[in-house]
Amino acid sequence: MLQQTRVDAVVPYYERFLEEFPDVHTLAQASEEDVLRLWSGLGYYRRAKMLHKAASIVSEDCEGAFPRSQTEWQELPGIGEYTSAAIASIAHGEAVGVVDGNVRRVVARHGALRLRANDRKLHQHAQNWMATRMTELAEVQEPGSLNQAVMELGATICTPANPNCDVCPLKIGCAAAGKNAATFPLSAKRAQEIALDICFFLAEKDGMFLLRPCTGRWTKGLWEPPSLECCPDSQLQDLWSQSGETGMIGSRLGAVRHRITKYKIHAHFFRLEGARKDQFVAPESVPLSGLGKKAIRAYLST
DNA sequence: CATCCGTGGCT
DNA sequence: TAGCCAAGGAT
Repeated sequence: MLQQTRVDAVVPYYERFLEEFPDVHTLAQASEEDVLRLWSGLGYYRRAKMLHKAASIVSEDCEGAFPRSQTEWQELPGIGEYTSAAIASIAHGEAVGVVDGNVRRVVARHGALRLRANDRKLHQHAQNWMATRMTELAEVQEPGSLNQAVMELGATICTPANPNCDVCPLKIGCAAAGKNAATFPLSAKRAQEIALDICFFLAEKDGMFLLRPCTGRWTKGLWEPPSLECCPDSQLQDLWSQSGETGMIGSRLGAVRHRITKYKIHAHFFRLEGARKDQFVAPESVPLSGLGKKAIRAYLST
């Protein structure tokens, strides 16, 4: 859950998740839909699918026995270089360094490395740096604590925008401390942005909404209200009817901005009247996409 | 190795 | 507001 996601955002999901799936066997036996429903709103839904798959592997193929080394952990789906190192060092005391965004930033500043945040060379530098620290501190018997200390330093003191060099335990020896620390690392190059307007249509009856499974490669398994790429409002009804849909497009319910990687989505919400009722489902009974959740919220708040 | 995946908080 | 980015991984 913590992959690319802040602790504050994770905690409530984590608690609900463990309440529902208290052990690996329970998670393995759950349906993917149930797992996704508890993940709905957290984002990066592939993580949930891969965690579910990993639970099946541990539960069924390994009879509930978890891996014991970074190498073994990394064989599980969704467990990559960072997560396997974090688990192996923190849970098993393996002397392997973790490299995440925090560590890369700390290392870039410490060496005043003029590299981009997503440059593989910076990642390599950070790995070497952590390996050296791990060797120097060999008498410290908790490799996980070293790893967590550097990540925590990046999260609380060596922060992206306003680093607090005055209180930093690494200011001695840091090439950027108190000078230009905030300019490291150089900002990542970003893909060309693409603006997209999407209209969502909300039909509701007795708390049930018209919701359908998403068909996109990345959103499969999630549900949303039906939508169209936007056109002028005056043509919406024609386009809707021509696509074989039933119902009349009604009043506008508002709009939200949503960013997914390079896509800047402007989502518009409309009421839909008189749609066929056979596809109406209770929104809490299916895993909603992020935009689907916002759409329902927009409807309920008007 | 570039690109894909979500969401929320901060500036 | 718009931009930036976060305890990444798979393809």
